[in-house]
Amino acid sequence: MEVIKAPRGTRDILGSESWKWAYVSSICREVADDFGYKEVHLPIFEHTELFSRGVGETTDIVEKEMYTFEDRGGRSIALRPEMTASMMRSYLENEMRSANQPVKLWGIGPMFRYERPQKGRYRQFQQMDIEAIGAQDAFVDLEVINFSMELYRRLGLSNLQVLINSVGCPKCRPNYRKKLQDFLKPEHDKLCDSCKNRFDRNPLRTLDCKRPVCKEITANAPSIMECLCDECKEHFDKLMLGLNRIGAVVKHDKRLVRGLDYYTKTAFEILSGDLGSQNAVCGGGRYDNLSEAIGGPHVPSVGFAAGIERIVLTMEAQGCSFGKEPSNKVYVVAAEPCVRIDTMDLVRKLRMNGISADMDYMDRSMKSQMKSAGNMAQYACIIGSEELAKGIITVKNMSESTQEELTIEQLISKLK
RNA sequence: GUGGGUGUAGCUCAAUUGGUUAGAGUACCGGACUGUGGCUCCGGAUGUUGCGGGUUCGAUCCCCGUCACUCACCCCA
Repeated sequence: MEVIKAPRGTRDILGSESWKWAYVSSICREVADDFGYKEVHLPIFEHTELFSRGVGETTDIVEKEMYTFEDRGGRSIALRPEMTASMMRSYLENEMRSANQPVKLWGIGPMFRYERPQKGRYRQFQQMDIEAIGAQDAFVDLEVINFSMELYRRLGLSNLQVLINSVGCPKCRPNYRKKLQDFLKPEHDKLCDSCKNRFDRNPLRTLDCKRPVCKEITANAPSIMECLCDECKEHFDKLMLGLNRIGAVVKHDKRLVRGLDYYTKTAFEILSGDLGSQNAVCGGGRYDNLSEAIGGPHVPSVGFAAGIERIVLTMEAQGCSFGKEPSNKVYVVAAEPCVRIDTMDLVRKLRMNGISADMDYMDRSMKSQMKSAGNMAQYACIIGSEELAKGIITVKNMSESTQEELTIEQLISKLK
C-alpha cells in the first residue's frame, strides 16, 4: 500500500523550521503588546456567507479559491480564506461596540485558499492579522501601518517597499470608476482577456494588470486622486502628513488597488525585494463598509494581514537572526548496557528539575551515544559501574571537551 | 484554471548512441580505540529509478498518461 502524503499545497513545519516560526510569533506578540492589541483565537471555519458577503461575491477568493463544504447539519461552511471578516463578526457578535473604541485585536493562524502552489504561496498558510475596529481617524491608519513597519524592523528585515494609496469610498469611487471606464472604452478591444472580463465588474483592477498591453493603455489613465471626495481626500492627506512626521519611507502608488471588496480609503501593501513573484509580505487597509456588508451597523475600521511563510522566507534570504535554536542541555550516556535503568532514572530526575535531558533507547554503543550527545546537547552525563560505585556522575562539557565528577545534587545545581 | 522545468538510497547527485548485478559522497550502524563525540582508516545496511501503460530481445534513459515538487501566468499573505 502506498504511504499517504500531505495534500497538495500543504506542508509540515518540522523541528528544524518550527523554532523559527515560534520566534516570529513571539515578536508578533511583543509588538502587539506594545501597541495595545489584544490576542483573539477565532474559529478556522465560518458560515460561507460571512465571506461571500464580507469579502465580496465577485472576488477571486470567494469565486474560485474557497474550501467550502456542507456539514452534517446541512450548513454551508467555509475554511477561512482570510481573518478580517471573522474579526468583524466577532466584534459584532460579542458587542464590542460598548467597549472603548477603537477595539484593537490581533490573531495568528492558518488560512486556506485553493490556488496553484508556488514559492511563497500555499493552500494552507499562516497569517498574522491585526485590526483596529470602530474608529474613523486617519491616525489609526497611521498606527496600523506603523505597526507593520515596526514588526519588520524588529524582525530585522530590510529591502522592503511600502506602497500606499486611497481607493475612495462608496461616495466617490463610482465617479472614478465611470471616468476610468470612459477612458478605457475606446481601447477595450486591445485589453487582455481578464481585463476585458472585469471591465464591467471591477475596472479598477486593470490599473495593476501586469501585461504590457494594459500597462501601456493605462499609462495615461486618470488618477483616482482627482476624483476623491473631500472626506477621502482629507483622510489621505492627514495620513500622508502623519507618515511624513514619523519619518516613514512610503511610495504613493496610484495604481495600487485591492482585490477585496470591503476596502475603502487607505490601501497599503509591503513588498519584499527578496521573494519571487509572490512578494507581498503584508497587505491591508481601511474597510469602513465591511460591518454593514455582514449585517452590522456602520463601523469604520482598519487593519492588515502579514504572511508568516513569506516573512520567514525573506528572513532566511537576508540572513536574519531567529534567536537561538533550542537544544537539550544534557544527553545521558550509558557506559555499559546494564546501567540503562540508572540512566533512565537520572534523565527523569533532571527533567523534574527543569533541565532538558535525553538518552538513547536503541542500545547503541557508547561511541554512538557520545556522538548524539555532541550533536544534540551541551553536556554528556556518563554513568557506568565505576560511577555507580562512587555515587557520582561523569559530566562532560561537549563544546569545551572538559569533564568533572559530580554528585546528582551538584549536577542539578550546576545546570539549573 | 494555463504554461515551462524536475522526479534515481534519509539528503546531494552519477550511470556511455537504450545493454545485462543502478553507483558515489554524506548521514546512519559496527569496528580500529575491551568506558569518551568532532579528525583518520576499515567494514556494514539501505532502492518497486514517483506511479501506470507503451515501443524494444532489453528502458533510469525513448513515447503517452497520471501524481507530486518547482517556477511563472493569474491572484494574493
